[in-house]
Amino acid sequence: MKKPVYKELVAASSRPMVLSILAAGETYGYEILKQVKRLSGGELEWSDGMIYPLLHRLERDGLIAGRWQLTDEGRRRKYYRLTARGKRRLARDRESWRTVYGALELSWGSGQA
Amino acid sequence: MKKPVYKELVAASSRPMVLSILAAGETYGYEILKQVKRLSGGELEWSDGMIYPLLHRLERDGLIAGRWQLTDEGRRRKYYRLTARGKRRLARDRESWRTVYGALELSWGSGQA
DNA sequence: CATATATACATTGTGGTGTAAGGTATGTGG
DNA sequence: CCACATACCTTACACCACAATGTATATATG
Repeated sequence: MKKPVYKELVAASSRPMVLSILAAGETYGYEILKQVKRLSGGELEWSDGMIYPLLHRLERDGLIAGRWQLTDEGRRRKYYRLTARGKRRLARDRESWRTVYGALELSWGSGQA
Repeated sequence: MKKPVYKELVAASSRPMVLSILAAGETYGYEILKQVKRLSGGELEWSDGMIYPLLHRLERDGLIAGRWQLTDEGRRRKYYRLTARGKRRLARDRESWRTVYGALELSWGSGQA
């Protein structure tokens, strides 16, 4: 079993990850957890203790908007969609990530080629 | 003036950045601040309020080792070098970054090509 | 029928970390 | 003189993932 990704990196990636998943279409918390796992080839496994507070913060900040929905089986789900503000934030986050990852790759290269 | 990189991303990148800079050779806190700025093309500007506690933590955890040195001008500096443990941690951090950045790029791609 | 597992949401307590702000001290240039 | 760069450090504050715990329903298993 591989060592899990350290939590500061999870914290840094959580918002852009959720925003870009929602950019592909409406979905809900539990499904996002599984989608993150798929996107990372099983290496990233977010806890449900972080996804729901995160979704609440993103909604509070107006980056996403949620609506409750009942499934045929009688289960309740809260579906979220990306807002216009969320799209702008996602674009900024991508820029930040490119900047930082670019600087890291530069420093890695000089370290041992 | 561009918006600064959000702090969770700074937090996630600080350790691997410092470790890989030290992988290139011994250096000290104030110089690391300027090196980070150079590596990012001026976009990343770390505060000195985060670099010194960070260096202390890394030293406490045995990832780096420091020694005091006096310059010719009479200024004191604390030079740090990477330890064997620090090298291993750096390798792990790089793996984590590749995993997370790879997942982000995947989600960005599916979002809007 | 009882139990376990998956689905689907949520909250609380704890520890770690950047930021803003402030502090100490020396050398250099106007 | 005064401002700035150099070079280190600390404290108060807010934020956030994680572990643990809780609620509830549907499905599969023995």
